Amino acid sequence: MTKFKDLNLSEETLKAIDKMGFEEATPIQAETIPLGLSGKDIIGQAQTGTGKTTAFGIPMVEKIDTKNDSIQGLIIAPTRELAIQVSEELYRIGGGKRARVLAVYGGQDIQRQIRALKQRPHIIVGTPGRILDHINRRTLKLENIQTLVLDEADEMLNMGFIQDIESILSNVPAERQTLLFSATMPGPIRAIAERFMKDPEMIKVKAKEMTVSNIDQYFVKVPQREKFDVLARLMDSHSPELAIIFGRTKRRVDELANALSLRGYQAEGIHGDLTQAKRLTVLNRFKSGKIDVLVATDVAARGLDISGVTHVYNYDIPQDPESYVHRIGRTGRAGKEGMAVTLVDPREMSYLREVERTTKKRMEPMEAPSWDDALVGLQQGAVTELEEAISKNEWAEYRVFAKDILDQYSPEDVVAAALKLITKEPDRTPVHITNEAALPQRRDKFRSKNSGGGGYRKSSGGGGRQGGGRSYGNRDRKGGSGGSGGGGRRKYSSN
DNA sequence: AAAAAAC
Repeated sequence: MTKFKDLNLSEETLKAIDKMGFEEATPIQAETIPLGLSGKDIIGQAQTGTGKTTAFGIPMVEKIDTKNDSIQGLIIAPTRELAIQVSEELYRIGGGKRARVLAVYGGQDIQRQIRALKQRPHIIVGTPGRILDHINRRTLKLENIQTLVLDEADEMLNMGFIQDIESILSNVPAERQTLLFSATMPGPIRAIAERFMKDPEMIKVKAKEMTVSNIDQYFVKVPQREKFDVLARLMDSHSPELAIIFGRTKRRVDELANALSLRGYQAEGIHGDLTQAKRLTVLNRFKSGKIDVLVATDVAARGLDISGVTHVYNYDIPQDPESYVHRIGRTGRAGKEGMAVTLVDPREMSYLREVERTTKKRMEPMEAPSWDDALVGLQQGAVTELEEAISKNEWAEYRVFAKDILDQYSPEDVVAAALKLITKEPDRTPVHITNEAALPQRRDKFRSKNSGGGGYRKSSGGGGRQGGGRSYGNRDRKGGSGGSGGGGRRKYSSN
């Protein structure tokens, strides 16, 4: 086991690391830090949670000359939240040396950022679009960059980002050290990466540590229209402490979050159409436990380090196998156990096998829980709640009542009644999630104009559900969760 | 085909 003490770091940085509570280096840190200090280019394959940010953050901070007022380190990240998270960690590492760190990302007042840039930061952490914006405004000068980091590079070098990255790189001196980190390392990405780097050293965290050994992976075969009920029953029977549900589109995430709230879950959605302020509030509410279900697009799939996520549910199987790896990596972090359940429509089974081939790990089939299973889960939740209340020991003043009751009834009956009282029974409010994920191979002729979901099924879908009618009767119009079918396509059909 | 990222 390597200790930070043995890595030839400066007093100031060691102190900062100690303050962060770190003593032993993780495998990726033990390998990356000495190489990074030596000035080599590095390609590192590791997910966040392996201590990747600290691995590149320490050598970067060590190389900063704080007497020099120019920007010497640049870190590029694929999402705004990730840029913020990374900048916070760099700030902590650089605290001892008083290195100035600034996050630069879209959705934030640019004048404010320009003022902050005038404070002469040493390290910039940012997203591609806004970094380019600043370069074009000449408010960000990169000619003194010595260390460049591409974080979550598989995403960064994806189509769409690649041009932005190239433009940014053309503004960074060729004489520099480049570090590239990525959770997955498909061949084409590797080839592109090497174009930007000089004789890079490969560092790979062992497969066992990198992937997902402490995450139990399951799939549930379920037709589209039953997905929502199955999801609710899964959550009822698992009673997750913190869960993330991934949906395929922004619309779908909105609908899911609304529908879950309607059924009494503490759930909120996050995706790229929300304002940056809203995105951060939702994330913070989830981190602080004010909500325990986060519904998200892939904006939250990568890199975000939220501790204590016990369950990841893929409402839709993700489009790219890589996305799957990232999504389920939000749980089972820091050595804890995690569970990932993917809902898969029978028509998508072959795609599921493809994902398995990529991850080289099988997902175990899981039966959809029945409503009775869900009830059992909720009953167990009630037992836990009661036990917690008992151990809190704040019920002394109720003992008088307890004596009276026990004079008349048996203890078993009393406890059973109390449990029944606090058990939240499964909510079967009918819900219809529209905007069904279109299967790739079906996107032809008739689908292109009048894309699926929407109009036709609304009435039959809501009312005709099994079990829907019991307590809420004919609520199908309102139960349809958030005025579906409107959205962007308001055109009158021409045929 | 979707999402992310600049106004």
